[in-house]
Amino acid sequence: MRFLRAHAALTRELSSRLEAVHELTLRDFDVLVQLYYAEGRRMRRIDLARSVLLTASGITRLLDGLESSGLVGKERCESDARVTYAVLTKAGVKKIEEARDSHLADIEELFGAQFSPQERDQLAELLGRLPLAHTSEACSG
Amino acid sequence: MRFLRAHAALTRELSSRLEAVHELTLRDFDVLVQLYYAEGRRMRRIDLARSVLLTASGITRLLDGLESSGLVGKERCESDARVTYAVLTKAGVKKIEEARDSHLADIEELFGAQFSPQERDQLAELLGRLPLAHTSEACSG
DNA sequence: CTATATTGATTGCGATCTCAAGTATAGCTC
DNA sequence: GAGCTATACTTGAGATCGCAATCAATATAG
Repeated sequence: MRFLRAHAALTRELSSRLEAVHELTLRDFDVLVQLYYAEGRRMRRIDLARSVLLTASGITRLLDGLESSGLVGKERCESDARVTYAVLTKAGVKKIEEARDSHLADIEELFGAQFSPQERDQLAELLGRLPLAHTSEACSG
Repeated sequence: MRFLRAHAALTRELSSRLEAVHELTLRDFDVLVQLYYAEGRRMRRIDLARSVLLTASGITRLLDGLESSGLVGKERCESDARVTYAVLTKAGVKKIEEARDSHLADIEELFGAQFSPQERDQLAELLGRLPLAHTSEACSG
């Protein structure tokens, strides 16, 4: 129960702040961060989907938005014509570097401030035990 | 990060199991449980909405579904003509008593099994510290 | 080398949920 | 008791997301 409630309240607040200031959804941000820390700032769309726990169709639509905002671009794969890469554009890099600080501050305020450093570690460890279903653990959280 | 991922994976799996066996969403179940433990198995719709962190319109639509399935009924309030109560029907009580065991077993398997009793308490305590925004704490988790 | 299965990606459809607007009732102030 | 504000609820419009179907390209089997 607490888990569900905490998630609902937290994500709603975080997402609405992020949207108000940077016009990004929490998920948009999540996707941009994945790309930001990826090798060459690009990922196969399917891997991106798995790393943020979206379906393939979900990532297509989310990236549609980020592409039309110019934050992400497409790129063909030489060795496998099925795959397309999502690549962070210059504007995308800029965007995330702008948004990062305020978002981290929001997280700190709403989440981190409730816990001591030790408690954070413990919480992270406990949550990390939960099964992430069928997904590859591409998460660099 | 872990919090978001854990939530996404967990709720997806729990909800899909619940739907497969009992034709209930995780949220449906949540609402039914709130009613089940409420005084007279009825609640004002607005209080119900707040207790499960939905908006007023969200609860209207969710209850539409539960009403047409015959699990929940409407009832007028004598003292205030604005309010409507959501009341668990006989079928609703039966439904939740049927679904409860398998759902708790699912939770146990996917969530509880990862933790010792002490760790559960600690996790509950830590999560309980998170601010639930503007909501009244009607949660009897 | 051909048939079949698998994988990456997109699209139509339906479900869920929020926001904004609208209606009706209640309470408060003068 | 007239007017103003707040509350409970509903509805229309729009966003997001999953599922199933589909297509194209690749991998595997015989």
